[in-house]
Amino acid sequence: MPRAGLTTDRVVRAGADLADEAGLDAVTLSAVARGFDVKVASLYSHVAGSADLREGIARLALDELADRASDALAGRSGRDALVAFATTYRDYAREHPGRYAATRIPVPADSPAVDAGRRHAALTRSILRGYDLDATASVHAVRLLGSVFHGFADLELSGSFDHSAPPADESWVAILDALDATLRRWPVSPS
Amino acid sequence: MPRAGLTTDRVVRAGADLADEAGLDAVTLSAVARGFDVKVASLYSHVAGSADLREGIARLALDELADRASDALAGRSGRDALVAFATTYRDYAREHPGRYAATRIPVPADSPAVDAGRRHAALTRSILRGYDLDATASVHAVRLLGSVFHGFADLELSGSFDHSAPPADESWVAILDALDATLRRWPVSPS
DNA sequence: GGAGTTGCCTAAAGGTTATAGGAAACGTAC
DNA sequence: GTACGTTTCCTATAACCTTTAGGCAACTCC
Repeated sequence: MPRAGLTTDRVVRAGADLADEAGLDAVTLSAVARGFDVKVASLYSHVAGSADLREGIARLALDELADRASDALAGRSGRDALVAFATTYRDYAREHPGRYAATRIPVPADSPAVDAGRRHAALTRSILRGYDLDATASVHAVRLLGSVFHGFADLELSGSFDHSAPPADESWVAILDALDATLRRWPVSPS
Repeated sequence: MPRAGLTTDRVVRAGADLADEAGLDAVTLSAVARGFDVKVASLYSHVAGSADLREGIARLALDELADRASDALAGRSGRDALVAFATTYRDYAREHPGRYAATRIPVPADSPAVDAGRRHAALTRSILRGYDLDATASVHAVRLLGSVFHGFADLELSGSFDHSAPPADESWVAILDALDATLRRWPVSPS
């Protein structure tokens, strides 16, 4: 009997594709094995189990997303960088909902996915170079940006914006304008 | 043999408690049945299955959260209302991580959980009465607030803020200040 | 207290995860 | 090209979770 040619990478990618098509919950070792026309036990040579597969998908997605964000940021600064970065996130989430969902599963502290997470933080920080923030304000701003990008993507994916006009695109532009203004005016003086 | 006294409500609440203690993934009918010292099949008289149980937890959490938010908003307006509402969300997420996670599971369009979702949107809109926004800007602002509250809670729960100073509390205050300023100045004029 | 309803049970079938151990395919060396 | 060692994939097995079907006992109501 010929070999199927499985590798860890191919198994993880198949899991990621399945997550995008059928949702992260549908990613089971059984389903992935069926996709390769292979028995379930065969996968255990390449991934340590169900949790390991998900962690692999999370890492793959974080890496892909960081690569895209890095490209988007090249040569841009200020508002341009903000919009390019944010839109990369949003587009990735819409294009790859399963992969994006995987980025939010908690991973053990020693996982390679943690490094990918740090890469994202560094990229977000680099946006702020176009604005005039001190170190403390930068951390707050990174957390604000992360919250907005992630929150918007998550709510949009779950359909929360589908039931009222105007379309999400318009809100997206308005929100990015507001964030740009906030960063330019930071720190904010209370009324 | 005496009866265990199960009801749909008690089963859903047990599931919600289990979600808070052990994570939403740990919420299985088997685990809930064990908690009641009852056979699994017995639960099917009270919930239609695993998905139905989760939907019930989602609805319970959305209702509880809307109740708290409604209390928090009573008698407040402007920045006070914004802070009270936002902090209610954040605190609920930290107090009940499993219930909070359940609020994000997609529910069918005919589910009672959809009504609870509408209640949340209405509450968020009521915050904006203290600011001077037109109808379109209000929708954008509701989406911005929802994104920030949800995104922050989600990132905080997943531990994203644990690995760098300053503590999340400080960022939370700074972010609410920024949101208040944004709402007061909306619409934002681009540079 | 008897009839009807409800609640919880046993039984059974199907799917997923995981481990152990074996056999065939592949790469390499001679 | 054949023999060796390694890797890949297999069969077999066991445990857990979900779901349905059908039955008996406990409650309720008259």
